[in-house]
Formats: sequence, C-alpha cells, structure tokens
Amino acid sequence: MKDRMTIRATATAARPRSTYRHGDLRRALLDAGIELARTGGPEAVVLREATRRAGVVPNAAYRHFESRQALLQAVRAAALAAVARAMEAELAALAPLAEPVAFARASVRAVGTGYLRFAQSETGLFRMAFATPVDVEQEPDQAKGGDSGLDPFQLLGAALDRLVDAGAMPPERRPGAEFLAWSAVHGLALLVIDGPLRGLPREQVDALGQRLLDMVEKGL
Amino acid sequence: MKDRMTIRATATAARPRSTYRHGDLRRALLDAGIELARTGGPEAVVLREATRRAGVVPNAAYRHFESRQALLQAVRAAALAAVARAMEAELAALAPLAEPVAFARASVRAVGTGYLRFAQSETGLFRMAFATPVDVEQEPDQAKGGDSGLDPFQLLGAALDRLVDAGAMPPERRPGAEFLAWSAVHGLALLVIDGPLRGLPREQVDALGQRLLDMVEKGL
DNA sequence: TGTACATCAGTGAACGCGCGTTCACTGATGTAC
DNA sequence: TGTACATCAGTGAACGCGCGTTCACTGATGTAC
Repeated sequence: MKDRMTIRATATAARPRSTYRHGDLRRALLDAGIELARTGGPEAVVLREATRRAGVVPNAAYRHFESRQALLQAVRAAALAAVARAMEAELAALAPLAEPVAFARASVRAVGTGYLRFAQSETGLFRMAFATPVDVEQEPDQAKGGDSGLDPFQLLGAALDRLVDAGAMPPERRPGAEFLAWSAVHGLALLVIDGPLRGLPREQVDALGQRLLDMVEKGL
Repeated sequence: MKDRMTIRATATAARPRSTYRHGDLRRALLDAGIELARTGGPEAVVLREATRRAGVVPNAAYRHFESRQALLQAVRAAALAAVARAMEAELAALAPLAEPVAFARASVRAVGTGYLRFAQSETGLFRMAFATPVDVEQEPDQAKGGDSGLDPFQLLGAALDRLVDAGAMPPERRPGAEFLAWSAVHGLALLVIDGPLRGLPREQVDALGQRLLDMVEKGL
C-alpha cells in the first residue's frame, strides 16, 4: 500500500476556481494525466488524482472521458507524440549532409538516438507510451504523431526507406527491418530503464547506444 | 475494476485440509504465486489470492513471507530460473558440432532462441521475470539460475565467451557485448508480447528471431 | 434589446470492491525431564 | 515410556485505504423568440 500513499503524497493543491465552469476541463485532466505519467508511468495515472489536480470533484471527469481507460488512452497518445517529437528533434539537428548514403545512415541513427534519449530523460512518459496492453487498450484513432504527423514507428520506417533509396540497404531486406531495428533500440531502452543498466550515466548510455546502432547498421 | 474481478474469477477452490498444520505452506504459496504470474504476470500475484488457493486464511501467509513484496521476489526468482532452464534446454538440444566456431555461434543462437520462445509461450512468467522494479524490488540472494546455476544473463555471457574463445569475435569487442545482444533479443520479445507484433504465429516469430540473430551475429 | 428556457458542466453524497496488514487467539507438535 | 510445556503454524475478526463509478442534484451559459 506504500505506492498508493506515494501517489497520494504527490498530489498538488489546485487553487479554487473563480468560475463555476472550469473552462477547459478536458485539457486540464489530460495535462494532469500527462504529468502523472511523467513522474510515475501508466500506473500513476489515476482518475481521481487527475480531478484533484484540476480542482474538480472526481465524477466531473466523466463529462470528458468515458472512463479511466479513455483518459489513459488519451495520455498514451500524447506520450507517443512526445516520443515522435523527440525523434524529429534529433533528425532536425542533423547537419545537412550532401552525401545521400551518409545522410540516410545518419537519419537512422538520429531516430534511434532520439528514442534512447527520450527513454532515459522521460522514463515515465516512455513507459506510458509503450505500456503493456494489460494497462491500456489500443485505440487507433488518436493523434500519436509528432509535428510531421508520423508516429515513432513510422519515423523509423521512413528512415529505413531512405536507406534503401540511397542504395545503402538491399531492398529485399527492407520488409520487416523496422522490427529488427526497433527491437534492438527498444531493448536497450528497457535495459537502461528497468534492467541491469539502470542508473548508468547518460554518456555511457549514449556510447552503448552508438555501439548498438553500429551493430544494427552492420547487421541489417 | 474489471481486472480485479477477473483475477478473482480465476480463483481456484482449494479442498479443505485434514490436518490443522498445512505441511508446506511456504511451498504452496510460492506455487500459487507462480501459477498466478503464469497467467497474469506480476500484477496478478496477489497475496490474498495465493492464500485462497492454498486453502488458508490470508494472514497465514505472514508466517512464511514478510510481506507481499517478499512473495513477489520469490516468485520472480522462480520465473528467472524458468527462463534459464528454457535457455539451457535449447543449448542441450544442440547437435554436438565438432567445429568450435560453428558450435559457439550455435550456442549464442540457442540462448537467444530459448529466450524468445519462452517469452512467447510463457508470457506471464516472462513478464514476471523481467518486471519493472516499480513492481518488484531486487533481492540478490535468491536462486535465479537454471540447472547449471547460471541465470539468463550469465548464460548469454558464457555463450559470448565461447565465441571469443573460438576466435569468432575479437576480444576487444567482448566487453558489454551481452548488453547489445540482450537488447536485441529482449526488444523483440516485447514487440511480440506487447507491441505491434502481438499475436504473430510462432513460426513467423521464430523466423524474425532468426533474422534478428543474424543481425546480432553480423553486427557484433 | 429583453427574457424564457433548454442544455449540460460541475456538485455532493454514496456504493462496493479487494487489497495488504495488524491483533489477540487457538490448537497441534516435538522436546526436556 | 510418560507427561508438562514451550514453540509456533494457522485462525478469526477487523482496520483503513483509495479506487472507479453511479445517482440525483444545481447552477451558469447561450440560443430562440
């Protein structure tokens, strides 16, 4: 029961509203949910706590979300979008290389690096984004993409396509390649979050990440 | 609250004991916990349910486990041992190749294959073994190994050592290599359990697993 | 421009749930004499 | 070989917890006339 109390202890006092209507309660609940996920992952996204933070009575949430599941799904979509934006940011930071093969390779690395950095710096949201479906049922019609509109998986796919277009990867190896690349990067992310590599300093994780991406590049 | 009721619904009626003493309650609780983990992963390991299955009153558990956490840790150790045994079984099934390089390579593959197959066929136990530390705190002094006494991570390490000994891998690349290999395999396991590859038939997962192991082999 | 009224966002109170855990107990077991 | 007694495994009853969710309500808003 300790964890429940921990969740409770992190409750934020919401200053009382001046108006009877909230204004944008849906948004406020979603933001509260995101903040909860940020610090505690999916299991910390508790409907009552979200309403507390929004300064509203618990059942008020039902005007905007059908159930806790629905809130969770919305938070999850937001988390996925955040991952996508982190990857896009890494892509955008790429020096504009003229050489298309080098650029394609760098794109794949950027995508992977963005993913790994996000996992390390925003662990809670990362766990929310890729939560066990036991926790969150999938709902396809929510915006999970970043600024480009692509979700993390699609961003990886696009980078791999570029690799093929540049001639750096034989087209017959393309199908399913995103699963292989994703496996490697996702596995390392979890090793760092959960596993034996927990608490490793950022630069060491980065170094391991680069080695991993070497492996993927050579192996694909 | 649906999930709680689901857990409840899976409760097994325990026939009444004839003796006042149970005989081996610790073992019975552990077995019940393992069975719960098998079907529902770590969050299904509920102390009260374990006592129900053992045919005993809830607080009787405290004679044998200090807390729910302690039970969880014991179940986790058993789950890790089960993973190790699955890997060992795959190793044992290896045709005794004379060629040491080929044998070393086959060992690494066997270890990976055992891991992936276990993840797919015993998803609940697999999740239990590699649960988020949020759920289960680590406790180092429990038997987590298979028949060889090595835990899954150590089995992988041993296979990689053989690769180096056989001359199939440059020794300077050995340090940290288990993290890279483990990342790839673990990531795929989760993709299959949780992610976009959920529900993929076994032979397709096997095929993807072999491609992944190709990638690792080439990339290391 | 003013007013009646439908809409619907947020309230207040309550529910049943199953959980982990504590307490003081009872009754079988095995050991010391 | 027999008995007193300490040990300790399992009982019975209860606790407080926070959760998701339902119900009948109240009161502000904006639209139709």
